[in-house]
Amino acid sequence: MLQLRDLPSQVVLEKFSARYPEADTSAITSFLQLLRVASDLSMALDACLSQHGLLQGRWWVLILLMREDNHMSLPSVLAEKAGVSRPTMTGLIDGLEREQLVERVFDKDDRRKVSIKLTEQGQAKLDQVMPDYYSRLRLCMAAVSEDERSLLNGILHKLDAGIVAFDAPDGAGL
Amino acid sequence: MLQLRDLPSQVVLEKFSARYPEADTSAITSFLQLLRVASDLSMALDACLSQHGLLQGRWWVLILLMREDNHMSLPSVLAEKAGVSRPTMTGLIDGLEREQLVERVFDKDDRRKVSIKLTEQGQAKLDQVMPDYYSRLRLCMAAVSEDERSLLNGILHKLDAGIVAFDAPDGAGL
DNA sequence: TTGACATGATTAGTCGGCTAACTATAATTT
DNA sequence: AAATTATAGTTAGCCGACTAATCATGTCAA
Repeated sequence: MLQLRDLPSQVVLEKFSARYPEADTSAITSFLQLLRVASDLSMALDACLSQHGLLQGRWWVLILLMREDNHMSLPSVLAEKAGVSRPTMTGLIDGLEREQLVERVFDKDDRRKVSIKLTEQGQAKLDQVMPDYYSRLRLCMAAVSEDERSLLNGILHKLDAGIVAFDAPDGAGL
Repeated sequence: MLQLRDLPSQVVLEKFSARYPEADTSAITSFLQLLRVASDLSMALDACLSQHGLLQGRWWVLILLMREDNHMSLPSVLAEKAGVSRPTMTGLIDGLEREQLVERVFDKDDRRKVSIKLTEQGQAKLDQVMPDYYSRLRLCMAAVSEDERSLLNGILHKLDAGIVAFDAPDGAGL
């Protein structure tokens, strides 16, 4: 994602908004800072996971499986929930199966389907990773109060709703 | 980046925090929502830029050049400011030069150096893209008040400061 | 029942990012 | 002055994501 190190200074913002009157400087600042902090958080998460030999994609698969009562799901469902394409999910499952963290269980009734099952070792891996991840996240967020978290969620929700406007400005038929 | 579609439900959060007492459910919720909204925004930005035949990386290079008074900079400086590796910057410049949006200017004094210069066509491209981008962003952020933007910036700043804790929990010598 | 379509997973091939290694040039040290 | 080290940019090769196409299987309708 975006990992622009060099956010625009006040001088730069003025220079650009002089040339482009559409510019909303406080919107630009918040937008860029949001993307940058999110990118930094994502990289910190990567660093944490890599200490356990995991990447985000594979980690999410393990978590999604653990969420299920029977610790099983289908590749297509996992792809949907993880927000990756189905071929990508095939690759993630290949890697996890190689490390014996999940296993493929072939469906007797519909031979097109393959259930993915979290193994004992997969659960053990999560039991290593999750406490570490949760501890770090707790520390990282410690300075943000509960009120601020609620406020943040509300703002993020508004932004989320605003994305449709980003995709299609003024509702133009683009 | 993270584009998890399926954020944890209340039930899932309780299930996980029962097994992992380190979990701070409100921290988890805010963290995941932040990453997801940022990812969605980044994809919306990609969609906007692609309508102008650009990708984020190349677009940033054009912007960074426009920020300079003489519309010039060095590949290594651009890489630093854009937050990509130098080989990646070489590739970005290759592409932009192919489309004649920038040009390489070889340094007479230090023959190792190559200045990258925004061309007229590069400026023209920005003059197409930036008003569109700024208009969309303005709409997207319209529902977020100035006060909320300030608040958001403050929270993001705290989060940014907290990332060091994510990298090295309790200051352990990891 | 069989031909057309739908569905689930995978393979093939592309793309943009990265690290490590390389070339050329400059600066520094002895 | 020569040898060493540092710096700037690039090349080579890898990795994880994607799309498009493929294979196998199941479903539905004529």
